[in-house]
Amino acid sequence: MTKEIITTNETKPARKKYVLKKRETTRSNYKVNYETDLNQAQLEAVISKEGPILVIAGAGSGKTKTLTYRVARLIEDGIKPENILLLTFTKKAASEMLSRATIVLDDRCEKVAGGTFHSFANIILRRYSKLLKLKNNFTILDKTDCEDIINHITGQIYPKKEKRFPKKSTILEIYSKSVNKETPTKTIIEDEFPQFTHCEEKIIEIHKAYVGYKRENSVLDYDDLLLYVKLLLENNEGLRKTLSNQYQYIMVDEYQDTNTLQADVIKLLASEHNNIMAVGDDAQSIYSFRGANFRNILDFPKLFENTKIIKLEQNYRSTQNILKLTNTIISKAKEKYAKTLFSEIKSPVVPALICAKDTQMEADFICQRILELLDEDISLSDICVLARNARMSYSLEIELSKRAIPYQKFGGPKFMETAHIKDIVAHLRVIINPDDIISLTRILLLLKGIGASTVNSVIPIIKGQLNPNIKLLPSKKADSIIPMLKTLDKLSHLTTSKKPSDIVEEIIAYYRPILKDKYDDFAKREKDLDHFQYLAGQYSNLEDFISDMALEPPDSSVEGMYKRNSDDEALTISTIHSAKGLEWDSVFIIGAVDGRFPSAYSFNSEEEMDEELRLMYVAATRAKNNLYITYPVDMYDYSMNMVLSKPSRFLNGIDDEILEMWDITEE
DNA sequence: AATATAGAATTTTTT
DNA sequence: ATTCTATATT
Ligand SMILES: Nc1ncnc2c1ncn2[C@@H]1O[C@H](COP(=O)(O)OP(=O)(O)OP(=O)(O)O)[C@@H](O)[C@H]1O
Repeated sequence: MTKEIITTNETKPARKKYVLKKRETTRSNYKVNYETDLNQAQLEAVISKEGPILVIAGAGSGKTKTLTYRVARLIEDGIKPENILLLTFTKKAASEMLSRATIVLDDRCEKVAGGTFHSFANIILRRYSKLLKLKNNFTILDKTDCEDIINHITGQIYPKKEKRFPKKSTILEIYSKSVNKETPTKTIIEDEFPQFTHCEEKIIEIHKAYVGYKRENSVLDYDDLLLYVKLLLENNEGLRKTLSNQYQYIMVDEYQDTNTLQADVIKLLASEHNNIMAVGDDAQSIYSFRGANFRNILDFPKLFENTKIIKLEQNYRSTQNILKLTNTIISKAKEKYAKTLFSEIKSPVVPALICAKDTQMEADFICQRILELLDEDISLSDICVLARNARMSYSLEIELSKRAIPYQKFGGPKFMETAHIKDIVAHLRVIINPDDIISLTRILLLLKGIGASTVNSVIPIIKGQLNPNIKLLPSKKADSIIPMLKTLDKLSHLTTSKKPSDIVEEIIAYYRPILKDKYDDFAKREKDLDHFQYLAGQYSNLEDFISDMALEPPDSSVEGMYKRNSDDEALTISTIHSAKGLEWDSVFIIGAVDGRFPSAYSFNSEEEMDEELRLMYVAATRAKNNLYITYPVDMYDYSMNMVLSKPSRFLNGIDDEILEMWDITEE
C-alpha cells in the first residue's frame, strides 16, 4: 500500500531561473552563505521564518543540516538565542547540532535553549515544581529504581505470587506505553499484551499504588517528566503563555520518533505563535517500544493548520550504490509513504553481504577489513560497527582487544544500572534521605540472614533515622544490621564536610566484602566501583552527583568507557538505535541473521516486522562509502529451538549488482 | 517460616 | 547475564 502525503502547500517544481547579478550596495549582510551551502529546498526551509513547517525527507538528505542552518539564520536575523528552543532525541544529537551551528556561525549558537525532551522537561519542572506541589529537589528514577518500586509494591499488595504474572520489567513497559501513548492501561494490556488480560485488574491496581508512591516521595520516572510538563502547561494558562512567548521559535529533530505525549507538549509550547519546525523521516521511525508512531509525523499537518511541507530528495551522504540498496530495502515495507531519494556520488564499490561460519570468523573478517581500510587512509573514527543488540558484538570486542584496536561502545546495558553500582547508589541515597525505603530495602537485602520478611518488620523502625533504638530490632538479626547503620549514620553527618568522592570511598570500603561474597566476577566489578569514585570526584556536592547521574549518565556503556582517553582515535561500536542521525565513511552491520535481525520476537506481527525493516534501513543509510553486512551461521535460538543459519530476510532476493555476496575462505 | 542456593528459563531497542 | 522457581537448609 503506497500513499502520498497530504500536502497543504506543495513545493513548487524548480523553474528555470534568470539570475540578477548582485550589486555592491545590496550585498547580503549575512555572514553565512546560505545560498551556496544549501540546495533550493533546504534554503526554503531555512528562510521560512513564521508558521508551522514540516521537513519530511529520506536519510542523508540534510535535514539536520537544515535545522543547524536555520538556527544560524534566525540568530543572524536578530532573534535572541534564548528564544530558540531546539529539541532533539538524544543528548549526543543536541550537542552535535549546537556545535555544528557554532561552526557555521559563532558561539551565540551555544546559548540556544533545548536538549532532549527529558532534560528540557527536567529544567522546567525544577523551576516550577511549586505549581505541581512537587518538591523541587525531586529525584529522577531510572529503570532499575522503578523495578525496585514495583517489587516493593507487589510484595505489599500480593504477598502470594500469581501464576503467569508479568515480570516487573513488563509491567513497567505497560505503564510506560500507557503514558506515552496517552491510552488507558487497560487498552494497552488488551491490545499489546493480551496474554496478561487475566490479571489486568491487578496490574491496574499496582499501577495506582505505583503512582501513589511516586507522588508521596517526590520521585519521577522518565515518563513523568513529560507528563508533568504537559499538566503544568495545561493547567496554568499564565505559565503556558510565558513559556510559549519565551520560546518563540521551536524546532524538533527526528520527529518520527516522538509520541503523542511529546506532540502535546510541543503543541502547548507553540500555542502562542505556531512557529514550529519539525524534521524527520517516517521510514526511520524505530522507537515504537517507547510509544512512538511513524504516523505522528504524517499527522503533523493536522495538528498544526497551514503547515508548509518541504521535501528534500537529494542524498549527500551515500554513494549511488549504497542508495540503490537502501531504496530496495525500504521498498519492502508493508506500509510506506512514497518518497524520492537520489544521490550524485559515484563509486565503483558495491555493498557486500558476507557469510561467516561462526561469530569468531565474523570478528576476524571485520578486524582484517578494518586494518585494510586503515591502509587506505581511512581513520578509525570514520568506521563503525552496528548491531541489532549490544550482545551481538561480544566476540568482536574480544578480537579487537586481542589485536589492540581501540573501540568505544555505545548502547546496551548502562554503567549506572549495573547491580553493583546500584548498590553503592542505594547507600548514598539513604545517607542523603533516610526516608528512601526503596534504597533501604535494597541495602538490607544485601545483608546476611535478611530476606523480604525481616525487611518488612525492620523498615518501620529505621525509616527516617539511621540511629534507632537498637533494642527494637529483632534480636537475631540485629548483629548484621547494626554495622550497616553505624557506617551510614556516621557518613550522614559528614555530607557537607567531606568530598563526595571520600564518602563514596568509605561506602566502597564497607561494601567490598559484600561484593566479593555475592559475585564470582568481583574483580571486574571492583574496577567499576573505582570508576564510580572517579566520577564522584568531579562533583563537590553529593546530592548533585546523584541527581546528575540519573538523567545524564555517562553515555557510553559499561565497557570501553574508562579504557580510552577521549582524544584517542577509536572505532565505534553501537546499537543501531544509538547510531541514529550519525554517519561514517565505512559501516559494518553485524549479526544480520534471520531470527536476530529481524528478531524472532517480531515474527508474528506485521507492524513490528516493518519496524525491524526500518531499523535495517537506518543502519544501512549510515554509510557514506563502504557498507558490509555480515552474518554468522552458528547462532542458536532458544525460543525457536534451532540454529539460525539464513541471512536476514530483508536481504533476500536482492540482485548481485546491488548487493555482492562474499564467501570467506581461510588461508 | 524465612532464607539460601542451585538450576531453569528468558533475553531487543532508550530517555 | 539476569531473573524466576523449585528445593534444601537453618
Ligand atoms: N546541500 C548540501 N550540500 C552538501 N552536502 C550536504 C548538503 N546537505 C547535506 N549535506 C551533507 O549530507 C550529510 C547528511 O546530512 P544530515 O545528517 O543533515 O542528513 P539527515 O537528513 O539529517 O540524515 P538522517 O535522516 O540520516 O538523520 C552530511 O554530511 C551533510 O553535511
